[in-house]
Amino acid sequence: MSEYNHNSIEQKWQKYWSENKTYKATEDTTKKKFYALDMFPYPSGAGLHVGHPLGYIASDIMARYKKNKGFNVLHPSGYDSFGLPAEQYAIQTGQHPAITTDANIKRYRQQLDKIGFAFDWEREVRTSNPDYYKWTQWIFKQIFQSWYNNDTDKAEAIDELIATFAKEGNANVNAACEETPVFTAEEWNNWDEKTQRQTLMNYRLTYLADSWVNWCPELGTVLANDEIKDGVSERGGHPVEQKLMRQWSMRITAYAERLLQGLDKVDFSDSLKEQQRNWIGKSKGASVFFDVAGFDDKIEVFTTRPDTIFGVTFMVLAPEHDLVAKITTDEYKAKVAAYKKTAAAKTERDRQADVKNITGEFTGAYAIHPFSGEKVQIWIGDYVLATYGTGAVMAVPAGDQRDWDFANHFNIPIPNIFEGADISEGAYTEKGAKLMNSDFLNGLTAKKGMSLATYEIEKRGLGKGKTNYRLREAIFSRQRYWGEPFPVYYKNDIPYVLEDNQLPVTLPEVDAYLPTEDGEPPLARAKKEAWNVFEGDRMEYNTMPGWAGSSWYFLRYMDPKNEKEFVNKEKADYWNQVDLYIGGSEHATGHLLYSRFWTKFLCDRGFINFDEPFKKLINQGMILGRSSLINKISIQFSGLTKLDGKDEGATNLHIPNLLISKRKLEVITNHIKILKKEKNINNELKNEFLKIKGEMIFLRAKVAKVSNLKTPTDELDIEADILDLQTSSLHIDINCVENDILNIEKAIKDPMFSFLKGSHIIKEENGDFICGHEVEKMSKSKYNVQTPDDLCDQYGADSLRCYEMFLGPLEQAKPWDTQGISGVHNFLKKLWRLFPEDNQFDEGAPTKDALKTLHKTIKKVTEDIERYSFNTVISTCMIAVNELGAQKCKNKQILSDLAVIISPFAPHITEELWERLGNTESITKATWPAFNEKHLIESNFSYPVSFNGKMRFMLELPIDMGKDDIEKALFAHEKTAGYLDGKDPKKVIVVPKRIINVVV
RNA sequence: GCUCGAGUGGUGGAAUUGGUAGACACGCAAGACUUAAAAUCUUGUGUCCUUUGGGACGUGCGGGUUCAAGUCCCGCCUCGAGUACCA
Repeated sequence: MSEYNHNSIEQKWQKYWSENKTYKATEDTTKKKFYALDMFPYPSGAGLHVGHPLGYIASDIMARYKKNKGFNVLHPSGYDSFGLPAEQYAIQTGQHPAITTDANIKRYRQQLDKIGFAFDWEREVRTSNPDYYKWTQWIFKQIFQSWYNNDTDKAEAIDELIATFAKEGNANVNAACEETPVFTAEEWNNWDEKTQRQTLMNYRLTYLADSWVNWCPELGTVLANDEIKDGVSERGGHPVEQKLMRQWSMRITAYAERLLQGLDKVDFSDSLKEQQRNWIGKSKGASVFFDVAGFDDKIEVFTTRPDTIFGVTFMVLAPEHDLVAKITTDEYKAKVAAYKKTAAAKTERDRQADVKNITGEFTGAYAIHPFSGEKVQIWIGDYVLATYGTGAVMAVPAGDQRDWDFANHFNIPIPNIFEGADISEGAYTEKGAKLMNSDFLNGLTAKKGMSLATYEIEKRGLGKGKTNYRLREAIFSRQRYWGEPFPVYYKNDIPYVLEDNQLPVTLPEVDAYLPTEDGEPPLARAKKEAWNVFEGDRMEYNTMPGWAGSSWYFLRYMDPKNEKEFVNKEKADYWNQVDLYIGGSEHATGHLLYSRFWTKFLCDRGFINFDEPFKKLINQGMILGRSSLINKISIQFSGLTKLDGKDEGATNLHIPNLLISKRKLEVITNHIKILKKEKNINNELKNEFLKIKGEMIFLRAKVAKVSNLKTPTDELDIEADILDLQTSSLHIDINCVENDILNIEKAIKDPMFSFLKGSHIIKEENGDFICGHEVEKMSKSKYNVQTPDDLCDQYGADSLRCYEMFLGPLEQAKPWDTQGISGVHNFLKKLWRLFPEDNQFDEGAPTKDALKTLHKTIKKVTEDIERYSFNTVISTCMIAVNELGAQKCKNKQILSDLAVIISPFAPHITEELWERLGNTESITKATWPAFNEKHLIESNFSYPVSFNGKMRFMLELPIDMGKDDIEKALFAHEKTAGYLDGKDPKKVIVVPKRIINVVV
């Protein structure tokens, strides 16, 4: 036993764990369970950088800690292995995405294994594996065969609904569904199958319908709202446009209220809950019907301010609104049609960029104000969205800024309906003012006005109070190859689901991963024989979206090999909710909402007994890269004629490719600043500057091949000759830089940085070239990517694990700084040295000091782990190791407990030390040491003594001393008189075991 | 624009309930060991003033509450994240 050799130790124990199945989880109902889960990784081709494992390390620590605490721990991992990148690669190269995916998973697994995670790999799942997606298809089928009963507020079997229809029609059915005309039992029973099935589509929780979708031509597929960022596709950044397409959708809106309410039951961060609340976007108001003059049709609008209804001066419909074509008068037809066309051609991004540009057209038609009976103009405008509410608004320019802008732009009157409000410059959007010009609402403020208005609207049959959600149905079809096939076939254009025993429908082979010439999805290319199941006229050609497999994977880990069910219910009852879920906040509105939705559905239908998947969720912060930059300047001087005695005229000094070390650049910029501002020259700075300038002149002389220069700086007039200074910087590979010092020889070998050869370089006096730095996202193009592999080789997985935790709070974004890893590496080395080389531990009773160190460490580490404050745990352990080192503690009992405490963070080294302590079982089976307060009890307390709140000196007193005695001791102290300065103390505050404060 | 976070040494950060601001670590400086380097160890390290003793200032800025404020309250500034015609 000599030096701490992390490589051999880590290999040894990784092998041991895998051979002994140390992390295998079994259902042991005698123990309390703990389920720790990381967000499903997508195995990308780029592999892991140091930012990725951060969350895995945290959940791993928690899993190991809970195991030591006696819990039965489930800590699995797997791959969300369907997805766009592998398919895009397949399109480019013709290689089957399964092959790429497999290769990526292998690399991913190698990287993960190096870090020493306590995953039970026997439970691995892959969404692209037919054994897995069989059950994704099966769940789809359950959703298809369900409807949402608003009366019981849950999903129920569609068979029950069919029975109801056959018995009494749909009059008494209160469902979350499409607008469906009332029919009787008799009508239902007389309908043919197609009509019946079409009607059922209105009720099913997943249904086929024409809907406005985000179509991305570049990717050749539809995207969900959460897959679009800033109007372009999240993957690839391609434009997106609106298109009406026949698509599978999930009726997630049925669950809007429960998804909202459920947030109160889970422990997510406030910001994440807020994001979900915004996404669901609940708003209360009223729906009101406006008659259209000259037509039988009514326009339904949704408003959150029914109290402002007397301020309505016009209406605006979305360009896509059904009624537009019908009601537009001949006079305006051409203009309206043209407007509709341009609106439709706009991409989502154009539309967003155009917010300030007010556009619209008058239809020539009028609506009748339901209260006043007045005629109001009907316009169309693309600020009204077809997909929200009813696609129509009642415009109240006095009370809504967008309506005000629109009215102002098109010269529509803006009558005021608020007492004392100034609406000449903009709408009055607050709720404090009393209403006027509003008939029966006059004199009321918003709150009372809204309820009275709603009451009147309902009483007069003009509409009703309503709650609206921003959340839209989730489009579930993707026109791509690399995803789950639907368990669906078509007969006479009616979709049917397959029988359970026909599942899974596996992905058929195709000749290319592209759409067909008719624009059908890639699966349409598959020959009939290529399908493992083929029914009816054709199979469904769409595939499921990326979130299908990831919406329920946490359930499959509980029972990954079950061939009869997606999960055994007893196992699901035991493992239950995920106790700790860690992942990035980018999934706030996608994955997290969908998996909550599916969990609620599966619970409704009785397959599981809980309706929230994740009890506690932590978003790990991003690890940012620290880029190294080479400063490049372009500097111009004039007045160099004195340089070598020859008259060169007013020549400018300009040197191309001038690279300058950081400190030298600072000298120049400081000097210029001072010259500009203060005029009085700082001599020291000036001399430094002159030197640099001399260097530059020398370099220029080299360029100009003027060689007869000696010490040019002596002759220079420095004060007035700077014409221009421009600085820029170039990214340089962080592997060529150490402690901000550039290794030029190393960098020059990289073809990317060969420009260094032809550059002029100004170094520091000692010959170093110091780089600048910036903290930004890790990316290849910035040459700042750190892979965990290199660090594992150099410092070991234990160092990497500890360092990632030591960096700062888990949830906070923080810059990666490789220099710092030596600190935790030193800590592990010190820990190693604490254990005697000959393994001759002190078997006797531990010293008081050692016990004190140990127990205060147990206390703090336990508390900190429980509140996920892992960075402070590392600090605490460092202190413990430092103290025990100073005490020269070799006590077996102390060191054993210490090893256990550190083991969740640094599992390899502690396994080795544990073995050296004479244990034959893995340290993962050890018991977490118990805290005993008696070791921390002190007889004295060292009081900080403050005068007027300023700490002056320490005073050590017995811990049980009373306030009066403390005061006596205080005034007896020699220093007290000095601080009193002859005055009487006004007040003395004594907080036992905390502080003494004297007010003078 | 709105919503939610966050601003503490040269750097990452600590201070859990209002009670010694800067723990722990990096970096830097000096020293020991060494032919030398590495490794290791010791000491110092918020800023300014001071011969020592010590003093003044100090948690983005300005106020306030309190014996006592990084922490609580009011107003502002800056940065980050999310979101955006949602009627």
